[in-house]
Amino acid sequence: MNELQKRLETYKRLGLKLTPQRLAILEYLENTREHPSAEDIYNALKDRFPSMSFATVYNTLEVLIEKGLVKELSIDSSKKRFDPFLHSHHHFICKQCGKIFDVERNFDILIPEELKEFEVSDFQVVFSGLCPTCKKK
Amino acid sequence: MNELQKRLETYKRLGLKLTPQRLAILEYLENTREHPSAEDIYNALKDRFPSMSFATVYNTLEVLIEKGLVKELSIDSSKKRFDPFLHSHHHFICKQCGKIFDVERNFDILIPEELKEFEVSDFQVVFSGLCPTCKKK
DNA sequence: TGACAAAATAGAAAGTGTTTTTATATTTAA
DNA sequence: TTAAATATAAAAACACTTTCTATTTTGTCA
Ligand SMILES: [Mn+2]
Ligand SMILES: [Mn+2]
Ligand SMILES: [Zn+2]
Ligand SMILES: [Zn+2]
Repeated sequence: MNELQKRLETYKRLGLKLTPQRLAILEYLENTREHPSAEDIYNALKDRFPSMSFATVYNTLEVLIEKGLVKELSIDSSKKRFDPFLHSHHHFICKQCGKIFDVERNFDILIPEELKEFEVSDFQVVFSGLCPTCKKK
Repeated sequence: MNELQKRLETYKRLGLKLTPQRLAILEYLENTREHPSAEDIYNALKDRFPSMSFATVYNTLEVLIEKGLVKELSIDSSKKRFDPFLHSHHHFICKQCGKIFDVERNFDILIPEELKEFEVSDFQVVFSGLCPTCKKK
């Protein structure tokens, strides 16, 4: 089963209609580790879909998030970034260029005592500093 | 030395001009653990300064961040939140009500091997789930 | 296949939070 | 007290996101 067939399956399974725009958005997300913003996605696809609108990108992201296929990152305070990799992982953000990198290492963090009244469902470690490229300058 | 005098000192030391608006912003920040947004600050002060503008709030926050007296949090993707507590600490954000709580416990996280080409200057642990109030509902 | 209902699209407008601009006012140092 | 430097309010501009609506596309079923 090839990649396209998988995407077809994915949308069908979720009861979503198949549209070329949706398939392209999922394809783009699956093939990037760049944690793109909505605009990045729009720009990447506008050659193939010259009439594509931002509303479609945002709508599609909304349903993908709702269905749990994409996660929204709040690491960059200027805009939302999207991550199609659902496995537990963490991130590094470069203070200079803003790029976000995956950190795959697992951390054994035990829920601190002070949160015992809370219902903790998740945690994220966000490292920051300079990426290799910005470090050299 | 009282609180006001300390704030006077603080601004003087940084070479910033003393204005009632600035003093009030610093006072508000020093007395809250709510991680307020710019609008929260504005709302908290508009009774005392009915003519206060958003620009003043944003300008003041900008210089305070520049001078290292306040940290900007990127935990809430819908708006920036501000934290005047500079000591190393972490956070919990409630997925329901959006409130941000401090987590004072220290975590011994060693910089993972995969970041050895990076210059890591900081890390933040962000827990998420439900706060005690939202948990009960 | 063709017709229909439901859902998605493009494009524009509106909504939010943030930043910039400008004329005026205040602060500080001389 | 005066002058220069800086901060202010108010409005406009801006960037990102959401909403609206007319039109098109999709999936279903005859
Ligand atoms: Mn990731
Ligand atoms: Mn805090
Ligand atoms: Zn970088
Ligand atoms: Zn809550």
